[in-house]
Amino acid sequence: MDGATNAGVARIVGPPSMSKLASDALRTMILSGELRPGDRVVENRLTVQLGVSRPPLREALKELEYEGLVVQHPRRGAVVTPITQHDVYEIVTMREELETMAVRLGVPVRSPELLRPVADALRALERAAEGGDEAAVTAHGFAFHLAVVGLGGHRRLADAYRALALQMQLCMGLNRRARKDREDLAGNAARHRELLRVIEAGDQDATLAALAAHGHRTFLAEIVDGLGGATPRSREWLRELRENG
Amino acid sequence: MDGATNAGVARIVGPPSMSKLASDALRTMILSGELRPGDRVVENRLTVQLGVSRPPLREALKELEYEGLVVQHPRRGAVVTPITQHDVYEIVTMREELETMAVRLGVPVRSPELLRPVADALRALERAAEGGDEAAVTAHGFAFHLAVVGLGGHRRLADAYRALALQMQLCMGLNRRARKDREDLAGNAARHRELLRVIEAGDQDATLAALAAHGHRTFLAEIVDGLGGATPRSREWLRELRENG
DNA sequence: TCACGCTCTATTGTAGACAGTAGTCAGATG
DNA sequence: CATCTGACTACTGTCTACAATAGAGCGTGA
Repeated sequence: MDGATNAGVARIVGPPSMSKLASDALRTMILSGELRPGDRVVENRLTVQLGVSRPPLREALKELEYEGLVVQHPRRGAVVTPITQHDVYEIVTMREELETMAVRLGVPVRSPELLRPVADALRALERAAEGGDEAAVTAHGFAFHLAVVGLGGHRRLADAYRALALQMQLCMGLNRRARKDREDLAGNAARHRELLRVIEAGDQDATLAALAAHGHRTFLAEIVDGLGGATPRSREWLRELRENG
Repeated sequence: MDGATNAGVARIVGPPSMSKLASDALRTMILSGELRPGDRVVENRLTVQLGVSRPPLREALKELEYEGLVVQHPRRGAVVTPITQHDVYEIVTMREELETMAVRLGVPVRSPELLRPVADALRALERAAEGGDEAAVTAHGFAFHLAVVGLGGHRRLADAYRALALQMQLCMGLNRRARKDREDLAGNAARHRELLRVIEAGDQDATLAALAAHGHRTFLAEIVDGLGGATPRSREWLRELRENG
């Protein structure tokens, strides 16, 4: 989804590019929970912490802003995106919409080798599940879904999906402690394997159904309770979610 | 869709922020056709042209990159996004998808005053149509659709839609000369008025139908013919489009 | 005691300069 | 004559330094 497709030139050894290093480091800090939503992100502090100068750091911040992980207030600095209930509503609904669109576009998959990224992600996920590495399972789970979306052959769609997936991970970091789906690691892997199976079978409807069932609805309820920023819309959505799920 | 919603603080008089000035100027240059797809965007040249220094210009470029108007190759500079046939396919399909989602969310409109931005855009469009200002009609047309999408009350959706609308305008700049829908200015305004009417009536299905009929299918055919970069997917899409339209 | 204004500090926005890399063209060699 | 190698040029990536702004804290006056 990134530089590998640049003008058809496969860059094996890319220039490390301080900006990219900084943005990757920052992203990791945020998704790992080292920086929590609402925390201020002060430029000078991070420059000494990451060992880069301010210009590349500012570029990194701008990149994360477009990924939705930080927000920048004009003259008051940057903050890790504070997540409201309405934000969760937006992230989840749009993510579902895009994933659905991708499946409609891509699921009777055109050539079998396109499935390799999906299969690779699944293997990594299963390995992580066996090893009991919860964080890795989450990460590979997102990679799996991203790969599925990639089947649509729609770059803009995949990019938008990726940003939403990142924000979703940000949300999940909120209740890492409170989360108790640890027992579900094996089940998680199994659900993903089933998903790959129906995709391989070329059954679009079954894929959509599996995605709908496999959504993060269970964990959503836990997250949302601890959040403010509800809107009529988000409340309505949450109510429907609880009734139907 | 922008700073006006920042933390609930309405910034009346914003700091001009060289970056924003630069990005606005650049956007205008690109959408007006002064810079055409494929043109290199050299930083030093623009700094003297716009009168800003390189850091803010680089921020502006990054902003435009996330809007999809320029692409940056790692150590080789930026170019105005070259539009391929597949790009048009992506832009149009995703735009339709997002607009549909927004209408599903927003169209039995919750409170009448939400329609004001839509009505304002329509008035501006009609004025421009009467004046025969073709460019203004196009711009206000996009503003109208953006306002319609805003009815969904879904910020992330609206942001994504805005980026796609910009890219759409970039495409339209491609065949400004060849375009001969000038006679359609009044009809254009009429279609938008009809759209507002069904929205006001709260008829979701009629709104969706009006949007589907009102799409830019006619002009798309003209654009696409001059483009390379076709893919199996884009070819298929185009064929269906021509059969059904 | 409270409200208002001022100063001061922390932090961001911007500028200019330097270094390193990619692309290009000329020259030499087979 | 073709091809490879070398230096050159232009551009980007990065850094340090300066200017300007917003927020906090304190002092003064009513």
